[in-house]
Amino acid sequence: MPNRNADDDALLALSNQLCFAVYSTALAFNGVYKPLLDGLGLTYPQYLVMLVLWERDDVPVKDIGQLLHLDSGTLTPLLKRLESAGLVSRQRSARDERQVRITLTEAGRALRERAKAVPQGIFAACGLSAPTLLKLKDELIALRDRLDATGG
Amino acid sequence: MPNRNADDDALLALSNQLCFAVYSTALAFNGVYKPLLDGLGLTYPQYLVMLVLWERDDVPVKDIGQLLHLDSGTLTPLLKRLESAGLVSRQRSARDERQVRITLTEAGRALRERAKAVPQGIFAACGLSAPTLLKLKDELIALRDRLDATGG
DNA sequence: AACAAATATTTTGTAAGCAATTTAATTGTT
DNA sequence: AACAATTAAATTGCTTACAAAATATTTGTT
Repeated sequence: MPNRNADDDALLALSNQLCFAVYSTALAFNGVYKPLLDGLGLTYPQYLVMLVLWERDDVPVKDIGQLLHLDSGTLTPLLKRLESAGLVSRQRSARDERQVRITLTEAGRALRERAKAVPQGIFAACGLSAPTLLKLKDELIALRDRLDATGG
Repeated sequence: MPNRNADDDALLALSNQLCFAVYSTALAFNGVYKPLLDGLGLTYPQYLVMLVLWERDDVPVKDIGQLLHLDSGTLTPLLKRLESAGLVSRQRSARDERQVRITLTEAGRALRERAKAVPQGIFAACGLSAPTLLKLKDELIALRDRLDATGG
């Protein structure tokens, strides 16, 4: 039996609390994005995929997965929904038929203009100065990468 | 048309990036918790409910929802799963029959001992000092509460 | 060329998460 | 007491998220 005292327990409880803070902040962010994205007909993960495509078009599913930390089991149905919405097209690569490459349709490209209003609403809702925001982001990314190195 | 320059856009993109940082860190945390919780037969949200009950038993669904920022549409099926697992019991309050109160079973109380190993694994995976961890947690909670004030 | 190993995506099954609706019980008002 | 308004849970429908298995293609080895 490891000898653990009250201080140890309090310390350990802290990591539980940090995780819950991240978890509930993610839910809260979703609550702010939702009304902004509803008008575009997008969910938040779909918006993330569109952000990727607006930066670099004609991307294999695998690359989207690496950028967003999502696997194909999540992306395949999501991309099919974007396809039925007329925003992207999915086609097997001729070079390597294992790959499916995602390209924007005209409607997908056009949506970018309407999506430009989204970050303004988010920035306002955060109520943080740019430096604070930047620092928090960097700390989270560093933490995430450590967690990924352990867990996935 | 608002006149927006490149600096504005970069600033606004930052809030998008902060949200993605939170989102992907939540996924990464889940990846670390999963192998630790698998042995207990719990998912992360189920673990959160058990943490609540280990602190204070005999809690209405509504209170659990407020503490965890989850609604009844999420909690009702989750609690039913905990009930079928034999960890909790659900019963209508006699005083107010609209309420369902959740109490731990003997097995639910017993699970607490085995769950004590979980936070150690999380703390190690975070790789952060206690003060850093505490500060990050507090900043996230503050951000979350601002977001909730806007969105939900 | 034959065939094993690796790779990319899809499919299946389970569990969140939330909006909107429904049901039932309680509270408030007249 | 009658009845509207509120409240607590449950239900329905849709969209993530991921593990595990299946399918198809490519690469590596002999």
